[in-house]
Amino acid sequence: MTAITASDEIVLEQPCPIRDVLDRIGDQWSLLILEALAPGTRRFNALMRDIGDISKQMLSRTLKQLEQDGFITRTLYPEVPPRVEYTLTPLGRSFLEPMQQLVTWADTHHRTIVAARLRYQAAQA
Amino acid sequence: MTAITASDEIVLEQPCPIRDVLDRIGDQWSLLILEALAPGTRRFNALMRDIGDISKQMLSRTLKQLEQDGFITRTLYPEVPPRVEYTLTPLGRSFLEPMQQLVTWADTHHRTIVAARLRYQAAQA
DNA sequence: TTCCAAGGTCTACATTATAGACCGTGTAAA
DNA sequence: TTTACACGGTCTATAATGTAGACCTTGGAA
Repeated sequence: MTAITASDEIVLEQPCPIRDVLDRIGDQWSLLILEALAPGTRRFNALMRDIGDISKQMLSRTLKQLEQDGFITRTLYPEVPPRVEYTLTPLGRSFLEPMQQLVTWADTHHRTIVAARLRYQAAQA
Repeated sequence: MTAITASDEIVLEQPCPIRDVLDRIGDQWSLLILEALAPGTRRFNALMRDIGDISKQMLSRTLKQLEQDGFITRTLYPEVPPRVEYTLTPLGRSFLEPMQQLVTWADTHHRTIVAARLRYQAAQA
């Protein structure tokens, strides 16, 4: 990809719908943020604390993308200091269901995966 | 993260099982590769073609990680030119189910997301 | 007068991905 | 005979991306 893109350009659509969606939510942080918003509305710094090791820039950028794609809404209360709340939209909530399946799978098979890593490591030695 | 790691070191386990699993399959390529393997066994270059825009290095590296975590097996046939086949393990196949939910969701809501992008873009202007 | 909060942005640096050359081996075409 | 190609990679230089942390704003409290 050598495409020259303006920093905030929105790529409207990719040929493959699955790629189009997975490219966005299949990154380092999106799923984690959506999961953090599952219990309800959260503020910026609260999300920072929830997730723990995300940088401000990535949280900001990823939230912007999720807003762009209609997963979440951003509400700014013009107070001082400012308050900004992020909430899942109906689309975002609807995504929770397949995601929950994924999380459940992860939880169920976690031990199997760790065991596989051990086996692999042993086989290399 | 300033941890010094040998290039092929295996991180055996992270504190949070969900993070542990999502950090691996929630990258640019893993889901796409697993999807490409869903119909059945595939060879290296076939996967390259299926996915289209993955680099050799990333395909190689991601396959290695998926093998490590027990999602796929790698079988080398000592012919010339060499033949290497990648196949989903039972664990990998079991992952297909929640992933299929995700893919179905993506397919279903794709148009809604594109519409959201358009709205967002209009709102910025 | 100085400090802090929240929610960011900006910049310098570190990490990671990409493109593409290169490798080895055997078969086939020129 | 030399050359070309296939496959499944690895290696290297460069480009893209992520991180840490300084900085910004504005009003209230110490």
